[in-house]
Amino acid sequence: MSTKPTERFHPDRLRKLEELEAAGVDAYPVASPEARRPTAEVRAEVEALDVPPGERSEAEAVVAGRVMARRGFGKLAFLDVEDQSGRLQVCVQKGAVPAEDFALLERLDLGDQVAACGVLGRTKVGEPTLFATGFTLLAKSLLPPPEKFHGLTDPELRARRRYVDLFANPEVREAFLKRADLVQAVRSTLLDHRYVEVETPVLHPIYGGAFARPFVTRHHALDMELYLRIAPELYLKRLLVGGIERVFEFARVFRNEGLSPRHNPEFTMLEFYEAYGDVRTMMDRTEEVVVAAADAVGLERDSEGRRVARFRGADYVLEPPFPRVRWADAFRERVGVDPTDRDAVRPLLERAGIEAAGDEGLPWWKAVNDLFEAEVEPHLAGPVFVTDYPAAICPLAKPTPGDPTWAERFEFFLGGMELANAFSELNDPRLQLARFEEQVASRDPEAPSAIDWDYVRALAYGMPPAGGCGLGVDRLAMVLLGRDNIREVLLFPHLRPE
RNA sequence: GGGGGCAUAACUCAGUUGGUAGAGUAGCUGGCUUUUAACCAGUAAGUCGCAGGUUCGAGUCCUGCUGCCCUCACCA
Repeated sequence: MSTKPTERFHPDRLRKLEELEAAGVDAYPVASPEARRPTAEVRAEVEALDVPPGERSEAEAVVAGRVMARRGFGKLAFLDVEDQSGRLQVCVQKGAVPAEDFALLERLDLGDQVAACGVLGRTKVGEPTLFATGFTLLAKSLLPPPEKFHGLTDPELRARRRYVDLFANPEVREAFLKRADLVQAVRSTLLDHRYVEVETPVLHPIYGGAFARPFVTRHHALDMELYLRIAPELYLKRLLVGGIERVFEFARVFRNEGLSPRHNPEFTMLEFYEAYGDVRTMMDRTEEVVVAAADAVGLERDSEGRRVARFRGADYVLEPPFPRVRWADAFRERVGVDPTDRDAVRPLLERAGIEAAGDEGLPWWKAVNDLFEAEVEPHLAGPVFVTDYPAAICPLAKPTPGDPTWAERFEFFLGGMELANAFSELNDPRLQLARFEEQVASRDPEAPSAIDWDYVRALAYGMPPAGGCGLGVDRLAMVLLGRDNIREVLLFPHLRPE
């Protein structure tokens, strides 16, 4: 916390608190919420009562919330009381409330939590209002809220003090509530398909399921290093072996890499697996999940009734089926040569400054894929499924039947970002072991440091053919909520220590 | 890590060619029984991010540092 004394506790507010307590007021009482109703509900009731301006009904209500604005007139004050549902004006009049309740106004500050009971009506100008017959303090605020018109705008402060951002900027609260709706809609979609939601370990003895540098931690009692998971994939597929046929997890994963408007060291990945399905099943599911998420956040529609996401100044139409293009075709169209034509590709790698180690296997295809990412991906606005990736860079995917150069995989692009990645899951334990050995031999710091023998053993017991998909929930929320920066969809994004 | 930008009151922001630090909101004092960015009068509030330098004089110019934002690199 800042060393500025005024930031610890505001002196004027502290003084008022002490004066209140000297007068016998409990500034932090225990609440008894039975009768309390959301302000939006009470406001709606006033509308329904059809009270003329300047009149009061006989209906009574109790509300509670934070004082967001105050307009005082000596013997009368209007307070805007805000709770999660919205705002309601409360009118506190001398004589209408007990004298000690009215006296609270003198030591009331913006930001204080209060409760009021009274009768419902409208003021002369028609504003729905609770005319208080009782008024109490629920919690004294010792720091001033941000300026009431502009709110809190500094992006760092907004993220550091999200609790302030949330109450001072209604559209921020709205965005995070919509994100919650989005997650719930995705969950419902999978549950409707008889998927089972599970939780798998976050601490992994061997990291795998993705290429990424891990965070390392230490278990003292076992005297061993553990890694925070970079993906839940290998555990979820063990469950397929165990006979849980449709399984998903909203997995917080951790990648020890740089921060950017699209990257946070910890983020939420939805992974879902379906036995007796394949990569095409996953395309159907992905379309369904994206549409459900879009509807959950109330995505706008164009004149033809199509769902349209506005993101970074561009429009994205989200109506299945989403376009699909083969990786090799996208490569050929953009780069001008066939990706399997080594002699044609090699000079292009050199020109792009990509080091092409060897001329086959993982290192070669990783280099070619680097070229794909540099030349092709920036043009993949989406929504689009890119399919049939080089098998060498897909160690967990099943090769295309009859053509082992390619793998049964797609990546889904939307808003210029990679949003999802799916395979027909590799279930041949011999081939899986060979792929692991190739990865470990590559000595790539992002590749696993050791072979996950237990995973190979699980496959050896027989894993049903299956489709699997990993989807970046934060990025989906970015596109659907029109937020440019991943920080805007994370309640508490990673920040340097204050 | 490279490049560019920003840092002034609790909050949102001005600050001219280098010449005594400004406004609105919030606060404080007083007034007001129908306002809703309430209003009226008065008042207090700043180590101009930090450290150096140039200068008679620096919020302003220069250098370094710190933090943040954008961008490139990185990130399957």
